[in-house]
Amino acid sequence: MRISDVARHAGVSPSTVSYVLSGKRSISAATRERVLESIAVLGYQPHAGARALASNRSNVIALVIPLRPGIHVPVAMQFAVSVVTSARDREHDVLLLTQAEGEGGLRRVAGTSMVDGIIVMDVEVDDARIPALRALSHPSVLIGVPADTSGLTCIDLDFEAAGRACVAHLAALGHREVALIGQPPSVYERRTGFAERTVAGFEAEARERGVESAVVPCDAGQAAVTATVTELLRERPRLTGIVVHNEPVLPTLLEAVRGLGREVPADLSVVAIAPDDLATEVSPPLTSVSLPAEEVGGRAVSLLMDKLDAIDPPEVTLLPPRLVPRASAAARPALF
Amino acid sequence: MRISDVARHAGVSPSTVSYVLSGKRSISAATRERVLESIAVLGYQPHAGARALASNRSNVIALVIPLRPGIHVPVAMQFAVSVVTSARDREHDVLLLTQAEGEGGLRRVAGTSMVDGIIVMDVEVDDARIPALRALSHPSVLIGVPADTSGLTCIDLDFEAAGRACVAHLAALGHREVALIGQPPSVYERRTGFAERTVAGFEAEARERGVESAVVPCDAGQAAVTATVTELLRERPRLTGIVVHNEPVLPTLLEAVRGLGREVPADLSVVAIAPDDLATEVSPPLTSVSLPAEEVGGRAVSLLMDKLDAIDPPEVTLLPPRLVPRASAAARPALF
DNA sequence: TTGAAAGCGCTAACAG
DNA sequence: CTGTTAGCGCTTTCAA
Repeated sequence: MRISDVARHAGVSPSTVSYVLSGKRSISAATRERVLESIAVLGYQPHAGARALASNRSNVIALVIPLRPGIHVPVAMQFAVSVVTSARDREHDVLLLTQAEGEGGLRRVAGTSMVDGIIVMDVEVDDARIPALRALSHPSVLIGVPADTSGLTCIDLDFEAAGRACVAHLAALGHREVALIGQPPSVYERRTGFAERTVAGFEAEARERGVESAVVPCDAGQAAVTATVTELLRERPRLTGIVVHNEPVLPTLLEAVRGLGREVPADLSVVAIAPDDLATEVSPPLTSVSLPAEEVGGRAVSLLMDKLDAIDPPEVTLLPPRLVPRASAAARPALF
Repeated sequence: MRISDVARHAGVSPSTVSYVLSGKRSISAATRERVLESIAVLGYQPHAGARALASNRSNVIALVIPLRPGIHVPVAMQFAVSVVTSARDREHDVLLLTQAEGEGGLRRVAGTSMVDGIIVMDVEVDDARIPALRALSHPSVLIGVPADTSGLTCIDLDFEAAGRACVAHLAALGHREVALIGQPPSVYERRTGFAERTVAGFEAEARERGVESAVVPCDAGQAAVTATVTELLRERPRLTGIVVHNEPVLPTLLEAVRGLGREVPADLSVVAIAPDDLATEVSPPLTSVSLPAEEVGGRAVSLLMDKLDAIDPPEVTLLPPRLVPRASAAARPALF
């Protein structure tokens, strides 16, 4: 079943069928009807490889998913799924690459023309893959922001503004001493962009507002969380506000705080940076800056498509944070 | 940069270069050396589309990942990653399909020759995609086992045997009344194979051994888990053994049991069916039947490659469960 | 508005 | 052991 079969059946030339399919030139309504009818009747499906060979476009994009220690898999999957969904909306498929393949993988899929472009998640401040990406003739989009963005296209939540927004919210509620419970240490060690930027925003805003602040990384797992919180509250008796930038520990953290005899938000206010579903799933529902994974994934695809259409987008797109007040942050308790 | 450039550089014909690359006919060591040298010097990478067109093989397989309510994303990702890794080991790439695309997606990627074969995860007992899969001329492998496996290739852990092994282990420790804390209700409602099979094995073994048994589905989330456990222990005061087939509730469940004043394993023995990392991550480390996601993913790829090589594998491959005793299951307390 | 025909870059049958 | 060559099925220029 080839394009020439369809052409014969519709009584037109193969090129006409091709043009009906691609819309790259105008076709009379009558002809188009006839061709589409034949396609439907015959169940014609064009051969992807032949298409790729002739048009120099595979209609596939590569997505590099993170598999590192410390990443929260469900959140990573939200990004991945929104990339796949958005790509499909634009007639593209998604080839899955793991980080294990490294830069070689990028060169391979681009070099063999398997894909038209690449989306990379979980970008580090000084990411080893960036030189390879820059050297590629294929367009790419980073989810995350490295130190040097020149010549790149990056999209992410504005984590610095998010960190600031959390402190600002707590400060407005009267809190004078706050802490950031951050990502696992390994995430900072490899200098993941979003984690650093949150810390930077958190600290800057606290400094500017004259609020006492501390930053503590935190591993997942109940023992680690309990230890971190216990230590934090012991060392900082006047602490009344916590910002949490660590999805998996959210439930455990609330548990641990309660275990120490503190009520949220009566004794301790908590603000999270997390996807909405995670923030609302716990009790009490958390005041949070939402992590719009779906929008970021969708925008990443849009940016890549723009580049494929030779539109060149800004180097860095940062989505403004939206802080949604819920039940976990309140005015500073009078006792303090 | 094409194959003819390499051929010219090496002083051979294009077909010789092709054969060096594919190994499909013997080449003198000298020629091979020369060709490989030229490939390296020129940095030649064959065009995937051209290859697919000429050889009728894309060297890509499709993987359909589950995105349904109740699935535990990290475990699903373990499968996905092992599929990608194994596929890469065999010179194949992986195209990611979401369940949202449904059967149409399967027909599309197969019909356009984008992929050579398909792996489907999270198979239901009476899965809507199976007719489409059967109708396809492309080979496929299911991770999971539907009701009618004729003409299909399925791979999974033997969940029925796993359910049996858990009961057998508890019975051997003297327990006389046990319960299965299962997957969320939605998973049973859509009749997911692995969940049903575990229940069947659990109940059959209990019946055969004259052990009292109960099965309770359980949603994730602390409230649901606590409610489930509280109710279970209240209604069954003589219950001394629990089998848990629900990854995300593991930590919360142990917490809840403790909250009710019961010690694990002194008062209550717990056996899990879960990946090893999840079973060992909690306290106490859980006696468990391991869910070998990596092996299942790898085997799925092997089976698919066999089919691509016209070797036809058995319809159903069930990996035997391995129960590893750890600290969470002990002899039935004397009081009961 | 449509058709004819020349490739796209590779593989594999055929020939030697 | 190696070369020649005819496609694979589509897109897109060129021509009408």
